Amino acid sequence: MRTWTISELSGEFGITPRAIRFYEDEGLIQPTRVGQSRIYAARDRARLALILRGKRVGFSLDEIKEMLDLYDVKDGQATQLSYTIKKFSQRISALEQQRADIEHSLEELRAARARLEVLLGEKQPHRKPANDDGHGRLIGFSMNAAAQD
Amino acid sequence: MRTWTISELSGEFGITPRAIRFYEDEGLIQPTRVGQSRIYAARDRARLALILRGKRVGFSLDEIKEMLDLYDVKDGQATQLSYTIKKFSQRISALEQQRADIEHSLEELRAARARLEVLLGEKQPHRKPANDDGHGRLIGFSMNAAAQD
DNA sequence: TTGTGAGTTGACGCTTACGTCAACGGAAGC
DNA sequence: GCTTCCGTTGACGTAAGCGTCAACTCACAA
Repeated sequence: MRTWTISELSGEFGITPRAIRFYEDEGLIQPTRVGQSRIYAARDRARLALILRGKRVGFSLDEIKEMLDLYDVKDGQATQLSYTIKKFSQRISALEQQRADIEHSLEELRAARARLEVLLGEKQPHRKPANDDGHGRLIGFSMNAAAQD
Repeated sequence: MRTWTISELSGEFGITPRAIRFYEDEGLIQPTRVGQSRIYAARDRARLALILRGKRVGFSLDEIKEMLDLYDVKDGQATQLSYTIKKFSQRISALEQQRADIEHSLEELRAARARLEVLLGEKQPHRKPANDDGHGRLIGFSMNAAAQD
């Protein structure tokens, strides 16, 4: 079974060894040791990938640790199980909310970009001026951004 | 045209006045003053909504400020315009990546939850034990999480 | 034997995004 | 005139997530 060194993993994932050690300090991974050097198994590598993705979607290291721990539940009582299920459901809801936020943001950014491209197209070929008095705001803030989200 | 006080906005958006003042210090909003008190117009309120949504999708305040400034582009040169368009495109790509991350995470969380619910269903009615030796890991980390994302 | 390169453990530093006082300023009600 | 709000400006404190040394170990090649 293949293993990895800390610099191999830091190279592969584009992070520093310091960061990887920090995740260990915080209890998110537990590599084995050979002498004093850390050795990472496939499980550790997979956890690292989960950590980084968790970070990309905005979870804190504490939250990620909790989720990783939840994955490790073995012979829990029924109460433990339903707690775990509840926690997962909460994370799912949070992510769904976030996905909605992202879609709203994408819409706005795309609309703004489209308008800018129109402006650029008008300026590029023959210097035909845009319908812009040079003072007004290009894009007003409509209230839809402030609407209940 | 309606205006708001700082406590009205902090109440509406569920943040503290301190946070709102902080955004002002950082140049993200510029409310007018009456005496020494801040008065917020619809534009400021809309900006605040954008700020909060930006935060929810993981942008830093600096990034949000840059985007808000880009929205305010007026009579830029063509070069300025294409720079702005480029910036917007970058944000759009980043958000699309993030949405993909979120969808992966959602899949995994839902799958994990489903398995837990099966376990719970087996324990609940008649104490029929799950196919768990009590020592093994409930959910192994397969390598798909580490695959190129 | 002496580097050289990769790894390790502290320990302190730094940035972001505010929280938390303290001290003060007007307006409003009694 | 006094209190009670609501607001203000510093100023310092804090948590998260590492960055950045310094000082050391160990294996291995020259």
